[in-house]
This record gives sequence, structure tokens and C-alpha cells, in this order.
Amino acid sequence: MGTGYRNRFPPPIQEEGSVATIADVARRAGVTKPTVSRVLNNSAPVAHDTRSRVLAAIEELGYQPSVVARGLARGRLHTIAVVVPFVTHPSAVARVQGMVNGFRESDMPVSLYDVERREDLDQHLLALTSHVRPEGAVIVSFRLSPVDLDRLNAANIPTVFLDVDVEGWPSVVTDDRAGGAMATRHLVELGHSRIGFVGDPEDGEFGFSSSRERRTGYRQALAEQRIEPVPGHERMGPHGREVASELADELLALPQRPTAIFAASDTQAIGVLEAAQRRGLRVPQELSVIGFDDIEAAAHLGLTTVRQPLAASGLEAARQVLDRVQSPHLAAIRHVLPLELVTRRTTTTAPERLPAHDR
Amino acid sequence: MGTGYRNRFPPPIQEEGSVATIADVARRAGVTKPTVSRVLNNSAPVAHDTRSRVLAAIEELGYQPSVVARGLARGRLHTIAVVVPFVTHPSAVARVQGMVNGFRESDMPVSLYDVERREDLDQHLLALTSHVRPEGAVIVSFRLSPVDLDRLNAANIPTVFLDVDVEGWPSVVTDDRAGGAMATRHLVELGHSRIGFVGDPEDGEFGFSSSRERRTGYRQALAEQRIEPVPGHERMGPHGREVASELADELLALPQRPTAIFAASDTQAIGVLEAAQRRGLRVPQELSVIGFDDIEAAAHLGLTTVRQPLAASGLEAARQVLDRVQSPHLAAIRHVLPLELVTRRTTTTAPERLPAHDR
DNA sequence: CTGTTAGCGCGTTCAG
DNA sequence: CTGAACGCGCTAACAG
Repeated sequence: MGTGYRNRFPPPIQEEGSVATIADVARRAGVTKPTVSRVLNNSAPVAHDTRSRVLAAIEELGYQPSVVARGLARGRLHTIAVVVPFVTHPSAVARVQGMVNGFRESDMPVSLYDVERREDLDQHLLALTSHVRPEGAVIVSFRLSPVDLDRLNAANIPTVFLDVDVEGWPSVVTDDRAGGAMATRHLVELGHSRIGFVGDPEDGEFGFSSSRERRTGYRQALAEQRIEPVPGHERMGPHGREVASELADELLALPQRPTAIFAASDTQAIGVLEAAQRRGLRVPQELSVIGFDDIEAAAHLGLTTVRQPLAASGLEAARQVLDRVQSPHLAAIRHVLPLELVTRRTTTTAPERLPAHDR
Repeated sequence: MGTGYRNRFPPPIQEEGSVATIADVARRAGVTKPTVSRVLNNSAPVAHDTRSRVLAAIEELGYQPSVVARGLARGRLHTIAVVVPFVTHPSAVARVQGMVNGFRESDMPVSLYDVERREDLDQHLLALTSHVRPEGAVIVSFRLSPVDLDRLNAANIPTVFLDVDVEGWPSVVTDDRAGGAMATRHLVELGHSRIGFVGDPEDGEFGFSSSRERRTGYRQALAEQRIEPVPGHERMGPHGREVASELADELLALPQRPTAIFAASDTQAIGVLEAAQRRGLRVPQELSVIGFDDIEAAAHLGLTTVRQPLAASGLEAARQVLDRVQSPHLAAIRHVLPLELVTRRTTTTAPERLPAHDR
């Protein structure tokens, strides 16, 4: 008939508006509430025929336990809390996608706690350790204070950190320092020696570590190649495309401008590309650009970058939490994911290495 | 000193692990629980000095009411439920971003219900109408059955539909049919007459209407321009880049292949571009491609498309829900957002309109 | 194996 | 304006 309607909702056996409770089920099955609870949770043995009477009643009433009431009684909500900064940023989306997939098989709903302002984090952390807590948590990118960690610990919530190293806690990370070095070496091998860096400020609002680590790797790679670092070649500012674009513009305005720029993230690299375009600089002939993350846009733009397995890291974090929800005393392992150089169309040989007529 | 730590967590005045309850506050303030509850919710007048004693106690204990207990007692959780298919798809991300921004000012947390499989929707709808319900809901793209709508109505949850028209319910939509016509006319005006269409199946798993409407607009535009529709020029398949790519490939394999293709979404348009590339067809010289939505990738790829204000629509939906949470009996308005043709680099004059040597 | 009793933290009667 | 008593739906502890 193709009405386009969906119709798998259980029929409303109860009167309109009201919903079956555990008491209704108990009454109908001729038992008491705890017995129903026991078959629901398999928390104690139940005689075979009682169990089937209860199951029948549940079926007939279309009964579904209230997660809220259950949460209040148990002191924990059957949920995994995910605390993540800027959840609509491409990298966050990819990580969340991985987690969602990781949790799908289990019947664990995930509740997303987006952090956009400082106070959001405090509030969410408070919610985590309140009366009724989640079964587990994933905290993305945030370096918590020892006080916060103690709280988490006291609250007894299995927690996995994603994209940040926390001593004594399970974590899923990449080696950002090695990644920064990888990106920089790629440029050096192409003959570049004036290599700029665009990244986040050292002590940003949230204290994320990735940009700092990548810059450290950048410096290491320069040092090991005996390239004199130029302090003015490092520009840091609040994360985002626009700011990165301005920072890059400063670099490109230098008398001895860099022939290559390493951006600490693809988002920032896109800003760098925009700056080059505004100045009429051809990429990669006159400016090589390399990013970090390999978000979707990178492929579209042909951006050379260091690929970080974002979705896979989310999946792994999900696995780790689920493992710890089942077995709370697993050792805290640090899972390191591999990085990979992805060469596309924004990096090439340094201009000074080319024959004059090609420049 | 720049440890990078954050430290705004309220000091643990209570013993470790335990958390202050309303009873603790009452005791400390020398009153009873209902009084505390009254100052918390402004639900009844409270003497000035008792109120300040209570507030002081709340402050000192770092007390925060349990949302779960409150939810159980009230029968509604202080939350807006957002039911959205494929939340990691670019268009969903943009819409959610808009909603998150719309809800930020209010103190309403939003809980995201992602739907990836048929049964997810039923389950989430059930959760909405259960014992403890959200304050309001936004349902994205889904056309619900009358039974489901009745439930929603009986449950008395202010609900706004986004990206789908529902008779008698508030909705935020665009005119997909007009958009489809707009895209098609653009191609016709460029001189194209063999125009292919790639979109979703007519009766997809979820019965989304947008692709169908856009195709209707496509047909209308062809008709009004007296262009004979070619049935084989319409290809439909499950939404996604890969499938769209295959469908486009079929079109491009036709003896009289289309010189332009209208894809019902940017995601599918990207698939079309891939198909063209595989066949070595130059875009736009040999094939014009237009999409729909204007997701981020569209700008990166230079894709011509019909822009739909995704984030703005999310924001508007949020506003509507908040309005209705405050004033439950507002009329059901249908908010139509404007569409806009965005011309970029994937569409151009039809080959047969060019001088021979240019083809 | 099952029922009785109590309590999770909070809101809401109803008295006073 | 404030307190006593009860209920939200469910689980936990203890008998039997």
C-alpha cells in the first residue's frame, strides 16, 4: 500500500496515557514486584513456570522498565557518558562515530556531554560523580586535575581517556610527537628548510596537549636534520580555520617567508591554504602545506596530512570501557594507535631545489 | 604556574564518595526537605531569611539536585530529546549543531537518539513516551505513523518535526520540490536537455520524503521546459556515496548519456563526481553535476548545489520547542526555510551548445 | 525459590 | 509560610 507509515509500535493495551509499571506486571502474573525484578535482571533464580508467567505478562502489557527509576534505585544509570569538546568538529564527529559503533553491539546507550565552554566541563564532571552515575565514561582530550581524577576514582566509574595520556588510567592515544616529526621530516626530505608551524596556543583554555606535542616533534625533526629553528616561524593561536589563516598570513608576510607550513590540524591547514590563496601563492609550487588528522575534507582538498585513525580510536575506547564495566579491575593499559603519512597534492619539492625556470 | 591542570571543582566538603542530598541541606539549614525543594524550584513562597539559610547550606555543601530523582518524582526529565537518523552524516551534524546552539542559552540539556536501524526508532519512541518523559522533543526526517503520533500526543510532549511535514504538528522544513525544480532549471538554462537524476529509493527503509520531493520538482521543471523525460535517466538506490557512484556509472554507460546529473544530496553528488572521474569524463566540460544541501564538502569540491540552511533549521527547531515547553498550546506553525542556488565549478554550458572545437 | 520490608532522592499533597 | 506523610518505579536485604 506504500503509505510510507511505520507501524511497529506495540499496541496500547493499557489505557491511553498511562504506562505499565512493574506493579502491573506483578499483579497480572500473580507474583510480587521483586520476583518480576528478578526475572528482568536475572539477579536470582526463579522457578521455570513463574518466570514464564512473568514473561507473558510483560509481553501482554508491553511493559518496559523505567530506566530512571532503575537508575535511582541502583545508583547508576545504564549508560556510558562521553565527555567531548566541540562535538561538531570534524575530528570529534569521527571519534564519536567510532564510539557509537563500538557501543552499538552492547545495549549501552551513550550520552554525549559536549563541552564548548570551560564551565561545561566542570558541570559535566559533577554530573558524572553525582548520586546516580553512569556505568562508564570516556573523556576525550581533557587533562583533568588530580582532584577531578580522585573524584572519578572515588565514584568508581570505569573511565577511559581518549586522545590524552593520563598516568595510571587507561588511555587510547597516538604518538603526537612522532606524528609532528613525521610531518616535518616529509617536508625536509622534499628539500624544505624554511618550515613554518601553525598550531594552538601553549596554554589554551582547555590545556589540550596534541598541538604542543606535535610542535615538539616538529622541533625535534628540525634539530635532527641540523636545520636552524627560526623562532618567528612558529605561530600559535586559538584553534580554528580563521585564526590559522591569519597566523599563516603573518608567516607569508615575512621577508624570508617559509616555503612550507606544518599545521597542527587539518582544520588549521585549510586556513593556511586560504591564506596562500588570498596572497596568490600557488600550492604546492610556491608553498607546501601539510596538516594532521586526515579529516574528510582533507581528501576533498587533496591535502597532504598525517592520518590519525579517529574512528578506530573511538571504537577502541568503547571496547576498553565495556571491558572495564564487565571487569572493573583490569590493568590500565595505554593503547597507542599508528599514524601514517598521506601524501596528496599540497606538498612538493622546495622551490630552491628546482631548476630556475621552474620556479 | 601553568601545570595545565584545571581546578574549579567544588571542594569535597562531604566525605569522599558520598554526595550531598536534599536532606543534608535541610538539616544544615535547620529546615525540612519540602522547604529546600521550594527554594530550589520557586514552587511556593519562602520567608526571606529561611531562603538565605537554605541557599547558604546549598553553597556550603556544593549541593546539586539529582536530575534522576527529580525526574522520577516529576515524571519528566529536564531534557529535550532529539531523534535523528544517522547523526554522523554531514547534514545531520549541521542540524544538530544548530540545535545545540539553540538550546545552549536555555539550561536544557539535549539527549541525542541516533537512529541507524529500523528498530532504533521504535525503541526511542517508546523511551520518549515512557514513565519519565523529556520536556520536549525534536524529530528529524521521520514520518511517524498515526499511532505513534497519537502516543506522542497522549504523552503530552511538545514535539517539533524537522525536515518533514506533519499535518497538525509544528514543523521546520524547506520546499524540497521547489529546490528540485530550482536545480533542474539551472541545468536547463545552461542548455542541457539530457539530465539524469540520482536519488534515494521511493520507499526506503525509513520513508524519508526529501529525495522523492526533489525528484518531483525535477520532473516538473523538465515538463515546464517541454523536455521529454527519459525514464531510464532516473536512478534510485540506498542513500550513500558508493551506491550513488554506481548509479551514476549506469547513467554514464548509456548510449545517449546525460550531459548533466542532478543528485538529490551532496553526498550522492560526490559519488557522481567519482563515477565521472573513473570514466575519465571531465567535469563540468563533459558532465555537469549539481547536488543538494551545501554540506561543507561541497565548498571544498567546488560543487554546484542548492543550499539548504541546515544549521539555521536546527536553531529554529530548538526555538520552537522551547517556546512550546513554555506555552504548551501554541498553534502548530509550519516554518519554511529558503533555498538558494549556489553556483560553483561543477556545472557549465551543455556541450552541444558549444562551438565544435570546444567540445 | 518467593514474599515482606525498606529505601534510592526528590516533589507534592495536606495540615497547621 | 512551614512541616508531616506519602508516592514516583525499581532494587536490595532479609526472612521464610
